[in-house]
Amino acid sequence: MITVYTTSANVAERQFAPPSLAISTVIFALRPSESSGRPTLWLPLVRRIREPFKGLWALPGGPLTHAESLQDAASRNLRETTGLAPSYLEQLYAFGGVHRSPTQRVVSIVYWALVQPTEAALADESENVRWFRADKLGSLAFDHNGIVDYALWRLRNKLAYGSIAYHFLGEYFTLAQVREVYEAVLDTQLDPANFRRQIKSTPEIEETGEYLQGGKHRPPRLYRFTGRPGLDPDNRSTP
Amino acid sequence: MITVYTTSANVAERQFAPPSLAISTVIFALRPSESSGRPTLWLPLVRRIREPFKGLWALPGGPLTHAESLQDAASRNLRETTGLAPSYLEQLYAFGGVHRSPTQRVVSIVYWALVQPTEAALADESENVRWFRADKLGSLAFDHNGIVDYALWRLRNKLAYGSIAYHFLGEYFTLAQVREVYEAVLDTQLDPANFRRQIKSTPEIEETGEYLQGGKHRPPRLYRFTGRPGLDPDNRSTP
DNA sequence: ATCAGTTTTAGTCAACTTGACTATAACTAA
DNA sequence: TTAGTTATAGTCAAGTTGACTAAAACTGAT
Repeated sequence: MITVYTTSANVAERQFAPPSLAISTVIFALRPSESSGRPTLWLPLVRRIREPFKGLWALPGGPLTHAESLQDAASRNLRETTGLAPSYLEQLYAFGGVHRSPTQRVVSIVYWALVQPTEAALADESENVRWFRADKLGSLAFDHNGIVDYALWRLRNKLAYGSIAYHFLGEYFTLAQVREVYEAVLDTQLDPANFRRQIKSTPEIEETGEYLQGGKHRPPRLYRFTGRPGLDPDNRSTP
Repeated sequence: MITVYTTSANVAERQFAPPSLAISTVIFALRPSESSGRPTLWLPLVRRIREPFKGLWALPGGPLTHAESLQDAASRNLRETTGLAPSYLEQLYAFGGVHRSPTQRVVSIVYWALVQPTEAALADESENVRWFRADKLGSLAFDHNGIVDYALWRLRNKLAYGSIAYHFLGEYFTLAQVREVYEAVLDTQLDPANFRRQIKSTPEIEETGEYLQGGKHRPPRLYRFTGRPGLDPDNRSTP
C-alpha cells in the first residue's frame, strides 16, 4: 500500500497524515518596569500573519529541519525571530492535545530560554515582534497562554531549587542584583541580609576583588558564578 | 508545489520526509529481589522483532494515532504491550537527536509510569515481553539506556521532593512499606524512626484505624494517601 | 507461661538552618 | 559635616535533621 500526503491536502486527507511537529520557545528576560523601574519579567512574542489566529500574538516557533536536533532547532528559531542568543535553554514540554490547532493536528515541542539584559536590549523589535510583560499578556494564539503559565511555573520552581538565576545576569553581578532576580521572578520582597547569607553559602558563588562603583551608597562587591548548567539528556547534536 | 511522501520511501526520499513521531514509556514497578527478597525496581521491556536492533530489548512504544493525545497514546501503548494500567503517568522528555535511529529520523516523546505491585504481578510476560531489574539492563536498542537513566534520575528527584512514592503502593500501606519504596528507589538505608517522623509530618498522610496483622511482630498501623498527583499541563484528552 | 526475636513507635539531644531583627560600614549628595 | 542610602555582619529564637535510646506489641520456641 502506498499512502500519499500533500502539503495542500484537504481536511479528509489530513485525517490520515501524521501529526505535524513544531518547535516553539518561551524566552524570558528581565527588563525594568515602566512604572517602578525595578526589573520585571518580559518575553518576546510574534504576531501571526496567517490563519489560524491571524493578527494574534504567539510564541516564536517554526518547523524542525532534518539535520538539526530539537535543541538546535529551538535556538535557531530563537535567533531567526528575535536575533537572540540565549544564555540558558531547556526543554519545557511536548504539547500534543488533539484540539490545539483548529486546522490540523500539531505536536509542539516547547523550549524555554533565559537571556541576559545586554542581549535582550539588542533584540530585534518590529511591527511583528514585540516584548510583553509576562504578567500582562492578553489572549494569545493557540494554547500559548497555558504554555507560558507552565513555563513560569517551571522557572519559579527551578529558581527556588537550583542555580538558574545567574543566567539572567552578566558574568559579574552583585548579590543585590541576584536578589532582584528572585524578587522579580517570584514576585515577593526578600530580606537582603538573610538572602545574602543563603546565596553566599552555595559553593558556586565566587567573590571577586572588584566592586561596583557609581551608586550613591556603599559600593557592593562583585561576584561570579562558577557552576555549569546541567546538560539536557538529549543535546548531543554533533556525535 | 506538491510534496509526496510514501511509507515505502527509499533513503533519498526520506531525507525530505518530516521526522516521524513515536511514543515510548518507561514503566517502573517494585518487585521482590530474587536474592534478598526486599523490593527493588523493575521495568518491562519488549524484544525487537525487526531491524534496526532486531533481537535487542527496547522500551515499549508505538505510533501516535490521530484521535488521541500524547498521554492517551502512552497509556494505550502501555496497555497493549504489557496489559498494565499505570497508577501514575507523566511525560519524561522528547528525544530528538539526529542519529537516534540508524535508518530514519525519529522523535520520541517518552512517558514514565509507576504501577502498583498487584498490577505488576498480573502483567503479561512472554517470549517478547520480560521484566528486568532497573540496575541490570544490559545493552538496549537505540538510545534507550540513556532514556532509562534519565527516567531513573527523574524518579529519584520526584521522590525526594514530592508525593510520588504512594503510587507504587496500594490504597492502604504501612509507613515501613513507604520506607521500603524510598530505600529501593534511592538505594540507601534509612533510619526507621526518623523516616516515620518526616512522613507523618506531611499533611497528605492519613492515619486509619486499621492495623496490618500477620507479621511476627507488633502489627503496624495502616495509612492512606489523600493527595492528588499534579496534573500534566497538556492532558486534556477530551475537551 | 515465659522468653527471645522482631518490628513498631515515641522520645531525647546536639548540630544545623531559617526568619526577624539590630547595628555598623562605606559610599554620595547637599 | 550631615543626612540618605545600600552593603554587610551579627544575634537570637524557632524549627528541622540525624544519631541514638528505649519501650510497646506482636510471634514462635522453649
